[in-house]
Amino acid sequence: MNNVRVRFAPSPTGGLHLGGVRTVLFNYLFAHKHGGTFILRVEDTDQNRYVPGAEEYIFETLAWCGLEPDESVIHGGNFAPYRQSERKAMYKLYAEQLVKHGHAYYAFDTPEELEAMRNTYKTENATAQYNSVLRSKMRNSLTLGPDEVAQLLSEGVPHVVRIKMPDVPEDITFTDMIRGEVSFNTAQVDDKVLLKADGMPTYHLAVVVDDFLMQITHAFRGEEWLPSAPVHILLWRYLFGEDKMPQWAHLPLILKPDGKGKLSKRDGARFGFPVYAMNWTDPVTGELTPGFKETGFLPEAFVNMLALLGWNDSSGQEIFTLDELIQKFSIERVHKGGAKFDYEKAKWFNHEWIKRLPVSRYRDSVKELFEAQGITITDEAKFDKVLELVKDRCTLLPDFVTQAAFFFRQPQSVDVAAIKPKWNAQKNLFFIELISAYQSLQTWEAEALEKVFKEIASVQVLKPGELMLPLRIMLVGGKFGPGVFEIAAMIGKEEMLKRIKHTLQLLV
RNA sequence: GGAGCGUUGGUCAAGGGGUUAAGACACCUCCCUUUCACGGAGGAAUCACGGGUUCGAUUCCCGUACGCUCUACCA
Repeated sequence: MNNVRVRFAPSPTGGLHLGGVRTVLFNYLFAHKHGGTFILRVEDTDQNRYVPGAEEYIFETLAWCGLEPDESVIHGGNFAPYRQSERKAMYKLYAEQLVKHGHAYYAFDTPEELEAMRNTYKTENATAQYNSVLRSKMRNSLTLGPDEVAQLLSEGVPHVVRIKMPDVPEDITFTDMIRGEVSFNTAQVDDKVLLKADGMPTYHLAVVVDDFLMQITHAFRGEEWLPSAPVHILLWRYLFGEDKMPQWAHLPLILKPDGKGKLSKRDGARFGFPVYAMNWTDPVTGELTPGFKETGFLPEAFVNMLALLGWNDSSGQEIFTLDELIQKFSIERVHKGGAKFDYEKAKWFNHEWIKRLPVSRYRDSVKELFEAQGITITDEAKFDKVLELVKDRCTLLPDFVTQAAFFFRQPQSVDVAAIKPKWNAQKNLFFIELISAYQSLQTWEAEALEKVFKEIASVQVLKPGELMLPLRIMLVGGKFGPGVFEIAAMIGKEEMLKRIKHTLQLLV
């Protein structure tokens, strides 16, 4: 495939959610696999839904994911502008061309008139459509004589441009890269608005015009767009020729875990997991919607997880680097059916990536987390060693704090209850002996510490096993963490003895 | 209501005329480990239903059911 050009076209109305990032990913993978170009086009044609900051957020998200576009408002390119609001004038030209050729018409109906029409013509359950029969009852350039239309236009009466569905219904068929042949009958689709009263295009006109002008070769979008495909195909036919149309792929939806529809922003709060890629704060309400990044996901894991949501390479492999994905991805292997989002599986991906990436890859992020808890890291080398020691136990980045804070400060709380029931004078004596034995040790390493520990236990005829848990609780504060003597070696003599003494007091 | 799309274990899914119907997540049991993890071994499916086609259908065809999406001067 030559000169592959794909695009992701979000509207800047808020945070970017899972499904959006997955669409970005598939675009990115496809473009890179074929040596093509990945374009980011901002679909800001709805002035009422414009949200300040949303555009910046999208770019920050792509940067965090490592899915940088080749062309965009900030990356430049030969097809600027990449913001549709700045292309406003072009769309009008195409809309007028359609009217001139009889494929579209002016409609002067006011919102009130439209509502009245819908109310009178809607049936029991069916909503009324602005179609070949109803348009004859409305105020438009098809029903109104040419003079009257000219007059209204010159008076600047608000109007829209609507596409005119063919007079004789026909089947519109196209081949979707994922679903194969799909067809619709034009009798079923209504005369969509192409150009709004404010002169801005609707999505329908804008995608087609921009995909043509930007020479898009393959267009990926969510399955929710499938029903409007016939409108777009007709537009391609009328404007540029169907042969120039990009190949379409309608991606399966990402569904709610309980199977009731597509995953939405609100589901995050309902199920207790992030839905957006990064934290998003609504500039008006101040409402914060949590993101995967801040929840403690690694971009590698996030991207990997997204790729497997609806795609697989058939080998059973689940862990992929971005480069491997580029190499193995194929749009034909994307599923048709939607997938319920499984947060447990998402966490598993993160756990896997934490385990296999060198700690240097996420050390800085973890360090910030420590410092947010008031733990200052001064010894970088020790910090890396500690992270290495506990990484198997961490699923999300914040887990490092709970798993490793005790290496850098005394446990916040000591789970005395775990040892108290079996505590006795003999054990107490053991630890007092242990303190003095450790006190006089010249070297301080795990093996020696364990040896001394066991010697004293044997002299006192105590089972080491009954003493290990108490020691762990003393050092760690709870029943978790790496080998207890490794911990001891790491925290040092002074700190260790301090913690033993401290717990001994609590046990009195 | 209409149109479109979809339907393999709880979830993600491989497979696609003849298989013991892969694998992963989660869950349970066991092993390892004198903690918790990691690691290892086990454990679950009449492939939505009904008709065809066929020697044979989870796989092909047609229906049905169910689910989802769309049905805005939003994308």
